[in-house]
Amino acid sequence: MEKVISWEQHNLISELVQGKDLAKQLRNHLVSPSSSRETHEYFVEKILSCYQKSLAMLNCDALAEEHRPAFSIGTSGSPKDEGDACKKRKTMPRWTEQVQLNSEAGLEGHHEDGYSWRKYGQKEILGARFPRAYYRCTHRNAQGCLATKQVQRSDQDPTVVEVKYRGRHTCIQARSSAISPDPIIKEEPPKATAIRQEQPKPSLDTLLSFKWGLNVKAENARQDDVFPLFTFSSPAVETENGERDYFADALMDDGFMDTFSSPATSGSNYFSLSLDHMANFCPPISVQTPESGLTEIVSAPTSVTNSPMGDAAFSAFSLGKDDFNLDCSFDGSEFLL
DNA sequence: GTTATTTGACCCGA
DNA sequence: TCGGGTCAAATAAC
Repeated sequence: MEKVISWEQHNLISELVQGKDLAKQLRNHLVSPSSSRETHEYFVEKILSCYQKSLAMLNCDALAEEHRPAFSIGTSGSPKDEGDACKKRKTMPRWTEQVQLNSEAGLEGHHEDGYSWRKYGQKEILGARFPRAYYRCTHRNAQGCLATKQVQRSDQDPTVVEVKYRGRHTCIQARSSAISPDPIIKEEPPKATAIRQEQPKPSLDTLLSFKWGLNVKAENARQDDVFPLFTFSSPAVETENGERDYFADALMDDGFMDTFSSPATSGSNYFSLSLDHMANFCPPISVQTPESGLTEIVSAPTSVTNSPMGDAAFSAFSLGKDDFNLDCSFDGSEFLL
C-alpha cells in the first residue's frame, strides 16, 4: 500500500532520522576513549532536541512544554516562563518518598538524594508538628530545571522524613553529578535509609536512591508518572481511530528501532531507554503501568548504577544493551492521542 | 563578591 | 476564605 506522507510527516521523519544519526554518533563517541564528556552531553542535547521537535509535530504540545527546559539550556527563565511553569504545575509528576533517618546527624532532616537542591521556603503546615521545607533544583535558573521537592518530618515518627518530589530533573549537571562515579557516599555514609513500602516511581531520582544505599517508597506515584513498559504494536501500527501511525511506522521502516531493539518478543518490539529520558520522550497520559514491570525495574537497579557509562543520561539510547536493560513497552496508538 | 538560607508577603486553587 | 506554594528582600555563610 502506498503511503501518502504529508510535508509535516516528512519533517517528522527527518527529525527522527536525524536523531537516529546523532545517536549513532554518540555511540561512536562513547566507545572512543578520546571523546570527552562535553561531547557526549552535546549529542544528548541534540538528540533530545530532535525528539522535542518531533513531539511538537505530533501535537504533543503538553509533553513538549513540560520538557522544554531541557532544550533551553543557557537561557534564563523570564517571569513569563515562570508563569507558564505555574500553569503546568498541576501536570508535573509527583511522587513521595519516606526516608528513615538513622543517625543523630540525620535527625537534622537532611536527605541526600544525589541532586543539588536550593531551599526557597519553609512553612508551618496546619496540623503538622514540623514545618515543611521547600526545595528546588539548584540549576533552575541556569538550565530551567523545574524539579522541586518538599521535605517534612513525620508527625508520627520524627525520625522519618517525607520527601515529596515534583517534576523531573532536566538539568545535565545535576544528572551528571548525581551519578558521579565518585559518590559522596564514599566519604560520608548516607545519613538516611528509606523505607520501601510501595512501588517506587522509577525515576532517575529513585534509581539514584539505590546508589546512595536507599530503599525508596513512592506512594503517590500516578500511573502517568511511570514509564515501565514501552511497546510498539507490531507490525500493524495504527491509531485508535484506524489511521496509519506514520510515526511508529517511520521508526520501523527506517530501521530506527535497530538502535534500541533487544531480541524481539512476540508481537512487540522492545527498546531500552533510561527512565529519565523515557519520561522526556513519552506522553505521561499514555503509559500503561503493569506492576510486574515496575517491580522488575526496582529490583534490578544495579543494571543502571553499575553501568560502565556511569551516566544514565548517556545510557538513554541503550547503546550497550547489557549495560542498561530496562525494557519499555510503548503503545504507539496511545502515544499519538 | 557570590551563593545559600531565612522569612514575611503575596498568589492561587479548593 | 483559608491553606499551601512561591516569591523576593534581608541576612548569613563562604
